[in-house]
This record gives sequence, structure tokens and C-alpha cells, in this order.
Amino acid sequence: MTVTIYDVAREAGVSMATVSRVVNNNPNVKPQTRKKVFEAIERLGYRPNAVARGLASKKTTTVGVVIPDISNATYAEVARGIEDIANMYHYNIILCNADKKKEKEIRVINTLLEKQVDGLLFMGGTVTEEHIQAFKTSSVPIVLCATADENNTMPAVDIDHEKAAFDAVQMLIDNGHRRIGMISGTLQDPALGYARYHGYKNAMEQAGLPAGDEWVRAGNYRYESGIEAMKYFLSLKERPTAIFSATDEMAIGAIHAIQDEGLRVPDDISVISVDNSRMASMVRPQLTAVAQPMYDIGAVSMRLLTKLMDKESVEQAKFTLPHEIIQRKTVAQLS
Amino acid sequence: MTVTIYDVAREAGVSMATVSRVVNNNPNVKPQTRKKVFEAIERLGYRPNAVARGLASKKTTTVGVVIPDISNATYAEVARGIEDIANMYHYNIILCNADKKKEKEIRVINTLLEKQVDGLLFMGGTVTEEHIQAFKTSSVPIVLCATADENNTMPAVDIDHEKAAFDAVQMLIDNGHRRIGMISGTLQDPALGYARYHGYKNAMEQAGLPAGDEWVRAGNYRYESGIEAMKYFLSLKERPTAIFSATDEMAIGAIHAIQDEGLRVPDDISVISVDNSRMASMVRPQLTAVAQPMYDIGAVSMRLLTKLMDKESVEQAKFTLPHEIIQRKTVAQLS
DNA sequence: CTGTTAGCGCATTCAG
DNA sequence: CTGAATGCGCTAACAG
Repeated sequence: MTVTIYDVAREAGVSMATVSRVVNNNPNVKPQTRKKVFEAIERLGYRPNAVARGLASKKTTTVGVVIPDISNATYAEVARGIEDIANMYHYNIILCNADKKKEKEIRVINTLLEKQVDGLLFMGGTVTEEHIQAFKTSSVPIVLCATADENNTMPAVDIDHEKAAFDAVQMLIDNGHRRIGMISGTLQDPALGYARYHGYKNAMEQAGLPAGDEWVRAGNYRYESGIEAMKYFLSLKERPTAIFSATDEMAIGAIHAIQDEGLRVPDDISVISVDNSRMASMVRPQLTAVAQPMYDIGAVSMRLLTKLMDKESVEQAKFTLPHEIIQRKTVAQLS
Repeated sequence: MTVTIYDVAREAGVSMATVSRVVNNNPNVKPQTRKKVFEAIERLGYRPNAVARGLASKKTTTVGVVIPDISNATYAEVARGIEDIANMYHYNIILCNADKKKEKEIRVINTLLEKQVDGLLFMGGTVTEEHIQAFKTSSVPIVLCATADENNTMPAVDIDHEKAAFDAVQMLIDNGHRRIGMISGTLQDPALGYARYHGYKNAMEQAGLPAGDEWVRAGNYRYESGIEAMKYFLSLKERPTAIFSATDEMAIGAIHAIQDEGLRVPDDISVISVDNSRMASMVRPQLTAVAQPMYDIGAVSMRLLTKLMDKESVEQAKFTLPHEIIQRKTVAQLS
């Protein structure tokens, strides 16, 4: 039925070891016998069995990737970065959505490890003690990707979410704004919710500006929740002159809510957000936002993983990629 | 170092066959010895080696997925549908981006097959004769997903792209429009470019309306190209009263170009597109579009694949999922 | 440069 | 209900 390395050996009149050598590009084979073997392979339509190879060599050339949700544009971008670099180093990736649910995350980590991946990239919600325990049972390297590690004990690559938020708010302050509202994510979410909220809070307090609960409205990252949150701010007697949104999508909702009220962005109210997704330049006016290098986060973390898998000594196991404010049209200077 | 089934057997005082049985939930094991084995597994921290299992059983419980680009929202949606169903049937997926490049597609198909996937889901550009040849060498089932198969010889699930375009244009016609421009994709792309163009052309000709080259402008699916294409239509002495766009993103570009010209959507010019991505409801006015059930395409194709892998007889191997027009605010009736 | 020999860790007959 | 034996297809020493 299936043609094996043994069949090729017989067909070519050599030993299976020799066939293995030519298949694996081992230079120690006479060109002529190499040719014979290739011909036999061709004739038989031989295809190496990577599973058998994996069992014998203890390497599968595949890495596991646990991701919150591949249909989320931000993570999909990271995934693309991962896959491009993986490909470059001849790895394939097994992709598992885990929706930031601890149980699901732990479960897929284990099945990935059972599948003998050569390494693991973890992208999730909070990294709990249980996660660490699961990681500890691994004999292959694991790197955290776009997710925070409280105890700072694992190799990781991420951006500084709190600083990103801080910088965005600081820019608003530098432009003369003093009443600045925030549309946050869920505060339970460490990176997107909590860290960004803290960045906002720090920037405000450091400038001696008010940042009490009445200035923060939690959304669920989606457009509609941005509209809802903005409606609240619009209903205040003392409206904010600027809004800091934890995501582009909510920011766009806010912009539309403002416009629906007959007000103008940025003339009446400024808006800034974090993400800089493709949508940021697809609204009118175009959205000013803090850009997160998601593709790079994926690429760098995969590159780091390859080094770890190769047992190269890495000087640094913690990378914080720089963010950047992309100035477009939604922030005005207050006179 | 690594603990094997044999270690567990010794620890539990049984044979490895028995351990294998309990690990695989074989009922033919006395509860008491089952318990002993589980304890030994726990004590040793045994983790089954899926690669060895794969070699012995000739099943890897993983399927290969070749996809154009995971960072494209449309395909990411399909991928999520695939993974959800895969998960449900206890499969994992190996994800490979192939960018609709034939060489890359053929290459990943082969490496996926080498990895002994139990099945393959193919999502790509044109399915050429070379693709078919590669598919033929497979001993595992393959289903086409969201991609056309000229020769109609493979199991496949997709929508009727041409009909979707036809329906969109027909709706414009039904609303009294007679001068309808199209912003198309690249005509080399069979599904997104060519098929949608044909749908437009058929609808127009069937209604005795003009659909010559001056009424069609090719974009590259992106926002900016939608703006460019629309500028052309706006420059015409006899402007179209409606635009059919091959994608949401270009449609949004068109809307903004129209608004920048001081015109209004849909009062002056109507716009309809195909996709119904999340952005469709994030523009003002909200975009009327033909919805494609991308998640379902992924889910259905994966489900079909599981049946094929189980050697169930499937009554039907060709699925065309229904599309639907989501009426929002960008199409006006001409009086 | 090439062949021989052992496993890799497990599922799977086949006996008992 | 359980154990012994065999082999899945390949890599990796080790000889020669």
C-alpha cells in the first residue's frame, strides 16, 4: 500500500540507511548512488513519513500555538507573524483557540505537549499558577507571546500596555485637555483592560487631573459598546473634551456617537485609542491611535522560540517591543 | 528521562497492553486495575506520546488546513469555523498560509501529507491541474473550502459567488438604478474577482443595461483602491447612480470618496457590496451588503471532512451555502 | 562512502 | 479481563 523507505532501498539496490541519507541531504553519499535513489523515489512516488521520523529523531518540526481567538484581527496578525517566521525555519504550527479560558488553555497546552511539539507559543489571558504548573511539565521551550507574566519567570515578548496607554493620555494632556474620559475594556483582562486603565490613571494623576470612576466607562471592546459609553459621557453636565479608548473599535463607536449628537471630532471632542488596526484609517476623520506591532510580536516570539529550541544561549528572554503614536485627525489642540 | 507506557506498566504491576487499554478507554479492564493504572500514571506524571501512537495506529487526529492568509478577516473567520468543529471531533489543525501562490500551495500540501494528517482542508486561489495531481497522491480525504473547483471533481463547500454578485446588482436594478458601476477585484482571482464580475455583467445584460469596460474599475480589495476607483466614477460626465463593490473595504472607500465630493450616500449615489464584514455596520451610513457565511463554510467543510475521514458514506460532496442581502442604509430607491 | 543493527513509544493481534 | 509478541517507518550510532 504505502511505500516506505525500505521499498525505495530495494528498488534502488541500496540500504535504507542510504536512502535516509539522501532524503535528509546528508553529504556523505556518492552522487551516483544519490541519483539512483532519487530515481527510485520518483518511480515509487515515495513520501517520507514525518510521524515515523518524529518518533525516531524526537523532533517533529512543529510548534504549538495557543491563541485566544484567530478570528480576532489583532491576534490573527500575531499569528501571521508567527507562521511566517516558523515557515522560514521549516516549522509548521498547530493552532488552538482557547478564548482566554483557563481550563481550555491548560487542556490545549497538554494536548500540544502530547503531540510532541518542539516548542510552544502561548498567547492567552492571565497566566496563573496553574499555567505555570502546566508549563513546568514541559520538556520543550515555551514563550509567552503578547501576554503578561506576573511572576516574570518565563521568556516573553509583548509591548508595555500600561506605558502605551500612558503615552496616549499624556498626548491628550500635552494638547491642553484636562477633562479626559476613558472607555476601558473589562478590568479583569490584565493586558487590555487593567493595564490600559492604569496607564490612564497614572497619567491623569501625575498631571493632577481627575480620573475617578465617573471618568471611566467599561466596554466590551466592540463598536456598540463604544457608542454606549460615549452616550454616557455626552450626557454629563461637564463633558470631557477628549476620550481615550482602549480599542479602535470602541473609539469608532465613540466618534459616531459624538457625530450623531451633532458634535464634531476633533473640534468638539478629541479621540485617541490603542490598536491602530486597519479600521483606524477607514473612518472619517481618521483615527489617531497608539500602534501596537502585533505582527512583530509574533515574529519576534517565534524567532526567540527557534533559538530556544536550538538550545542557543539567548542573552535576553524578555522583550518589550516599542509602541508608537500614529497621529491622524482625531486629536485637537485646546487653545 | 521521559516516562513511557512501559514505566507505567511496571509501576502499576501490569502489562503495557493494559496501560494502553486504560489510556484509550477500552472497557475491557477491571475497575480495580484501571484504578491502579491511573494512580501510577498520576504518580509518574505520564503523558502519552501522540507521535508514537500515530505511528502505531496510523491516525494522528490532526488535519491540515491550507489557507490564503490568516490575517485576512474573511479567512480568519473560516478558520475559526474549522477549528471549532475540529475541536468538537477531537482533531487539531496544522495551519499553513499559502497566499494563493500555486507553488507554495503545492509545497504545503505535500508537507502536510508527509506529516500524516488524517485529512486536508484546502482554501486557495485557482485549483489547477497541478493541484489535482497533488491531491491525487493523497491517501486521506481532502475537501475544498471556500474555493472553486473548475472540474467539479472534489468534495467542496462554498457559496455561489456569481449569484451573490448577481443578486446584489439585481437589487440595485429593482430599486430603479440603471447606471451602475462596479468596483471589482483582480479579474485573475476566480472567486472574488472573476465570478463577481460575471454576476454583475449578467445582471446588467439581462436587464438590458450597459456594463462595458467604462463601468468597471478594478481595485485590489483595499480601502484606498475603493477611493481611487470611485474618483474615476465621480469624474464621469454621466455618473453612476449606484456602485456595486466586490468587497466591503472598497465600498467604504467609495463611500468616503463620494462624501468627500460633497455628495451623499445613498441620496446621490447608492452603494452595495459583498462580504458583510464587521466593518459594514461601523460606517456611516451603515453599509448594505451581501453576507457570506464564512464561519459556516469553515464549519460545514470540517464536518464534511470528519465524515469522509470516518469513511461514512456521504450523500452529497458539494455544498453551496446560501448568501443573503443585509439591508442597511446605503441603497436608495430611485424615484 | 555504505550497510547492519537497534530502538523510538505505542496499538494491536493473538493467546490464555 | 490480561499479557506477550510484533511491527508501524524511520534515524542513529557503529562498523566496515
